[in-house]
Amino acid sequence: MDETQLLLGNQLCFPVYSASKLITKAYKPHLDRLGVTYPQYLVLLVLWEQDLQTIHEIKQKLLLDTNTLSPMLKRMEKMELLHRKRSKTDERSVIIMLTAQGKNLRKQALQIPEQLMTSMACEDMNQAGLIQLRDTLSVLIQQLQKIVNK
Amino acid sequence: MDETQLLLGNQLCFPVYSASKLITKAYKPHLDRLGVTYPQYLVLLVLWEQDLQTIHEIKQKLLLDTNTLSPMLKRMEKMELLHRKRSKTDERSVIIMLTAQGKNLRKQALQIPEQLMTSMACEDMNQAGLIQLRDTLSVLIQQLQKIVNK
DNA sequence: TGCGATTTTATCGTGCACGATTCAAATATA
DNA sequence: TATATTTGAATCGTGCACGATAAAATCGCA
Repeated sequence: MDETQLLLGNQLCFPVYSASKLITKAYKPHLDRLGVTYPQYLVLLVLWEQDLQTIHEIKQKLLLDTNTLSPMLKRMEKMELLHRKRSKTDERSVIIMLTAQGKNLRKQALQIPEQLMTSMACEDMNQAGLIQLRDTLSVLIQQLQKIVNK
Repeated sequence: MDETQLLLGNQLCFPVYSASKLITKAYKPHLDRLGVTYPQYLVLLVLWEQDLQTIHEIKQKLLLDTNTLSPMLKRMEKMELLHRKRSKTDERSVIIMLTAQGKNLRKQALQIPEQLMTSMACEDMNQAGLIQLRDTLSVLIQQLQKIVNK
């Protein structure tokens, strides 16, 4: 048995875990100006792309469960970013719809991705490298989803 | 302004965030056998590598703050995985020391990294690709730490 | 030596994550 | 039609994350 397998520096899980937390932290000053948290920002990205989606659809796209989304969407409703209403055709489903305020935040958010990409790039990692990293992670995610059989 | 910047599929942040959650989920069945959570496993990795470290040292290595580590280490003390004692030379510092049980868990953990690497690899992403991904993320983390000026 | 600044840890409050459970609506099946 | 199964949300409990604050010990420097 290879004893070096357990060294922190040899793990893949730790860089992914740390990078995720650090990216969230890097987003924070930008998202503070919008008054939303990072997971709330992800919900807005999904709704800006297409308004009027069920909780189930949002859940599929963000890989989040309803026990996370339900309370979060209620907080966002209280913040008057969105409305929640039962579907007419299927009373089980709840449809999420942006308010005018929720739609307006999009304008303020437009510059965030570019600012982040710029600040994350450096001499050892240009923007092309970041995009390649994104695509590499997407491949990993596909494989991980098979493992955890969602 | 490029309107496609806000599409979920164009973000780097989302794949990192999802990959992190999915990796944690992929570890769960293995860590359940050890009776620890994923962040607790990270603490054990650090302590297996070198026993008798202060909370400050663990904090530096895992990029976690004391408001996360303090309660977590107390839970792990209650689980009898480790002891906490004040440093003789600096009464501010708390030194963390593994119990026999905490040390013994290492044997059960030895095979976890290899099992995970095997299950994460696939035809579109071999183990060499995973290692390269790890190193790419490490570069990104260096840059992110500068941004969030820890 | 004395005292302000820094370091180290702990605590509090809020917001995710997520396993487990519950419930109602819709669908499948006998 | 009646019953069983599935589906979509919500709720509960536990454990992170983390900003803000506090408290004690140490350090730096006049």
